[in-house]
Amino acid sequence: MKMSKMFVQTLREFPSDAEVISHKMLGRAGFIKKLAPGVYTYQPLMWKVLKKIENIVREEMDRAGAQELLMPFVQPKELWEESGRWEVYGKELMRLKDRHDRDMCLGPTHEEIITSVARDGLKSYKQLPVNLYQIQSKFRDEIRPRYGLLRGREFIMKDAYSFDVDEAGLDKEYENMAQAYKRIFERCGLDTKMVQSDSGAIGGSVSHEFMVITDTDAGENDVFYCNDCDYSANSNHAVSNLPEAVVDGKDYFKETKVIDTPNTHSIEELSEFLNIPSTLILKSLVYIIDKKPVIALIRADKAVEETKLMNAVGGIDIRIASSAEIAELMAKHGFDAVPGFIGPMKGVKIIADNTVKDMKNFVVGINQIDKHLVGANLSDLGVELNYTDIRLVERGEYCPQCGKPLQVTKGIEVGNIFKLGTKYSKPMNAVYTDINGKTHPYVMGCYGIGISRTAAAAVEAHYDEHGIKWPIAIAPYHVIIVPVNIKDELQMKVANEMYDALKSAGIEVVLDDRDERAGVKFKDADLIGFPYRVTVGKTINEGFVEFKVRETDEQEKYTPEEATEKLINNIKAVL
RNA sequence: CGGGAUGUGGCGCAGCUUGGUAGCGCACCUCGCUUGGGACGAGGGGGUCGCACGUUCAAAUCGUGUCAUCCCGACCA
Repeated sequence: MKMSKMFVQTLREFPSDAEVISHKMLGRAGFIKKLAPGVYTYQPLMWKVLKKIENIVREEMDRAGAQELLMPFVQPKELWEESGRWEVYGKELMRLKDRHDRDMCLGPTHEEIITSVARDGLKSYKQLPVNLYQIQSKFRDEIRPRYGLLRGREFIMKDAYSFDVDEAGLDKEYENMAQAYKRIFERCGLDTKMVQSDSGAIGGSVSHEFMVITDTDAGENDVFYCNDCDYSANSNHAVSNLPEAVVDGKDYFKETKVIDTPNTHSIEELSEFLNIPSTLILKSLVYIIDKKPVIALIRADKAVEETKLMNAVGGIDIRIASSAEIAELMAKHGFDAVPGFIGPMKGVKIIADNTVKDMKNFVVGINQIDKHLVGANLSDLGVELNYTDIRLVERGEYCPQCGKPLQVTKGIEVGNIFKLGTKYSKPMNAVYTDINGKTHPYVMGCYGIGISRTAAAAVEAHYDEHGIKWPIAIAPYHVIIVPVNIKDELQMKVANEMYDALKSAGIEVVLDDRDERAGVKFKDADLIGFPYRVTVGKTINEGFVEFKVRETDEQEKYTPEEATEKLINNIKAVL
């Protein structure tokens, strides 16, 4: 490729709307162009990167025994009604109508479609197991797209779905995919951590995410992990052992009684007012889960993990209740409390965290303004409690497996694997016939990789102040040859010879034949992130070219022949 | 959905307070000069100032509305 003809516009400045490194770099270096919020054009350089990631994914998926297909992007409502998700998916599902006024949607994921494809094609146990995958654009109408390709609305995803006769088969395929994923990200030049995670709106029981660990702001997930054993989990799923805490307030409260606690609207104010540790307060939070109020109870020094709470009631949408909603709830049950004085009440769904179980002689709100019950015990609450884990793990807590301190870091989720079980096959009546002629729903798994997000994560992990440092395996080109002065015949002759030699050896090479000053060419080469740069300048008069490694900044002189050979060897070794 | 801000050529911005018919840097075209880390000089092309309505002799500028974009929040009582 000749640089003078390459379709790319590098900018002097970072795009003004970019916040994170990958967005800034990809925008400035001319890889992406925004068309609408969360919707980007992949310019030729970007598309080359994406195709490389796709091909690595393809090779490893095929090697793992999966088969590629391509399903429709626009999907009919009927299938989504079969699974029940047309009602529950929410606004992220981009809905539209065709000219006949039929409801359609843009595919945010393809469980419904693949399940319908499978049930038409997989009738017998003899055909199983099967793993089908596709690489395609997805559309999710995110509340707030941001961070460029890291959280776009339209993005490229590889999604795979496995079909087995039983759980044992699924377990095997799950492990098979986990191994394939490790190879994929390794080949892409990314360090990833496989962490336990919540299975979210996709549903199912067990799931893991593959996280690129990053110290940049772009990591949207908190990952807790243990240095002493193999425990690691997304914060939405992490569990922990707690340090010792005061949970019995007998030294503070001799009797059980209602006392005045004026203006204690927060746990902090209340614990200060009563002069007690917050571990002696039972915190009551009102959430709206799938439009219904739920009261969450937890020891007041700890926070609720909303995903866990949502799962505890089997919901798919959760948010904290507004003041108005709380007022409405109070009125309905004959109370008038405001936040700060809320407590458990009859007639409302209550979920209690495990931390509540051991509390004795504690303080709790009783739905009356400026009053709390002190020296209370669980039997005083007047409601039956079921305990579960809805607590957010925090820094300073201990590993649930080995008891050592947990570490926390930020991570970018680039892949995930789920055990779906029969969540979709059952309601959609997707069954096979076993050896005895009986039918059973398939036992399914699903496995996703964000292709475009992986590319952005690679930038987050590999850059410096001058630009991107693409890992060789996914770099748009391997080498750029920079003749310093294109009017110098010798320089151009050598540059052209190397260019031809590298090209015929299968190396992807760019010749910067623009009539620009050397500085401009160097800046662009760094910004775009070519793994190798060969400069043909004055030193060619002594027979040498300059060879520079983007990743390490190493710089050496070689004859053109040596440089060519070294490039071919280095690059072939990685591919 | 709430709060804040911003819409002026491909990109980054000024002009708006105090209305007079649009400007700067980068990018682009031509010529010259230059060629090892984003040179310089001269000339040139490109914009219904987000959109609509209004005020006015006159609106990028003032008013009303609207659309769009960005940021923060949607957080623990």
